[in-house]
Amino acid sequence: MAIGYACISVGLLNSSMKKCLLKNATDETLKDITKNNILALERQIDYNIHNNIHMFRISSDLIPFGSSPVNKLDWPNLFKTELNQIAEKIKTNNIRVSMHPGQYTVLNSLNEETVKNAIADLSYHALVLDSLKTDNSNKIILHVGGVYGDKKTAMQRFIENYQALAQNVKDRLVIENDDKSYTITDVLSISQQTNVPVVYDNLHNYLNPSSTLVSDQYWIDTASKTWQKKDGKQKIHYSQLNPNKKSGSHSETIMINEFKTFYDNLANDVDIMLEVKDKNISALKCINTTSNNNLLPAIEKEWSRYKYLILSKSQTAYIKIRELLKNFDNDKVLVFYNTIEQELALPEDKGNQINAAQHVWGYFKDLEDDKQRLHFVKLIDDYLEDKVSIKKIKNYLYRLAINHNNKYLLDSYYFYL
DNA sequence: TGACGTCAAGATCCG
DNA sequence: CGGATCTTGACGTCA
Repeated sequence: MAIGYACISVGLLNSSMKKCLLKNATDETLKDITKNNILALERQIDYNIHNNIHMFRISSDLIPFGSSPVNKLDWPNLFKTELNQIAEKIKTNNIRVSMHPGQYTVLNSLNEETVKNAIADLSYHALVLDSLKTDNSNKIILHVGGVYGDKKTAMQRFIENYQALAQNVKDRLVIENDDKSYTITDVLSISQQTNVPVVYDNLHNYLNPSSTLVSDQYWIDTASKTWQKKDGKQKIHYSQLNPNKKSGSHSETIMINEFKTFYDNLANDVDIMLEVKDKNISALKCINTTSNNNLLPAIEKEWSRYKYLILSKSQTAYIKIRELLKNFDNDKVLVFYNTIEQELALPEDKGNQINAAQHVWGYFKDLEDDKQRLHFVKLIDDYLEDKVSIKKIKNYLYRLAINHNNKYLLDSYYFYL
């Protein structure tokens, strides 16, 4: 059972994917961006290895215009060395990767050109996974597409176009129920006719339920039968609804108690891809909460990342968690994360924010000159007078952490949440 | 024709 | 001029 996250590693320096506009897409620019992105991917893989995260979705933005004729670069060969190095890390550390083309890749479109683009896009995604020398259990997850007023025919068109795909794409393709059109029943029916494995998405099923109203576990068990040995372990998508938004957007973070209940009800051995705004931060929360290892080292590492954030909310909570860690055992992991979730939900309090900012500033006050010391004092004054936001102070401290290459602070969620 | 979703690039505004 | 904030882009479907 692995738990993973998608595309972005929050708080990891130099790990974001660069893009360019179509009008700037010269060979030179595309090459620069590709190099940047492959190195960024390597940093993400390294991060996952160091943090015991064994499942990861690679961003479709890895190769700019990767499926467009605009990009004529032979990138698999140009960056062979770099790709091989990443491939080796993925393999030796047993990381399961995947990719997920967006909602604009529509294999069953009525528009011939759109279908052609979708096929090219799927080939691009397969080429990335092939270039990383991953086996066929490393999947490409796709939605079925549009309905066009006639779902039956649209599903049939999906099946026909799927049959015509290149073998290396077919070997990796997996289909997922979506939040608007294709329910889990629809997707399972396509799977019956094609043997394509099915990823069950709990939130999509909540928003776009199948007419048969049964539990998540029922659908997970049913979907499990679509996964063959060559496909690897069954995968599911798990997310929670953002309570502050009208639409079906994903939550900022995974609320751990709700996840734990879901997890404890699972009867199948599945790999879980989380879809959530805070990405790796929630992945670590879920991994630690469901692990049987001795958790103390992992939780101490987590505490080092959360501590200034908690201090910026409440000194009492900060002391309480420190006490909890003094006599820590695995049974206390939920209390640890519950306390953190509770504290992070508190409204901004200036006194606590300044206290935390002073603590972080403490790393630099003897390293900086009078000019910087005055600047910090002025920032605090301005913050007290509502002239600047706490974000401005955090950004200033973040720049100092970068300038002094303070690795401990750079890992801190204080700057990112 | 605009909403939908995503996130960085690009554009603009501010002190 | 650096920094913060707003808009655009690239994609296809649907109301």
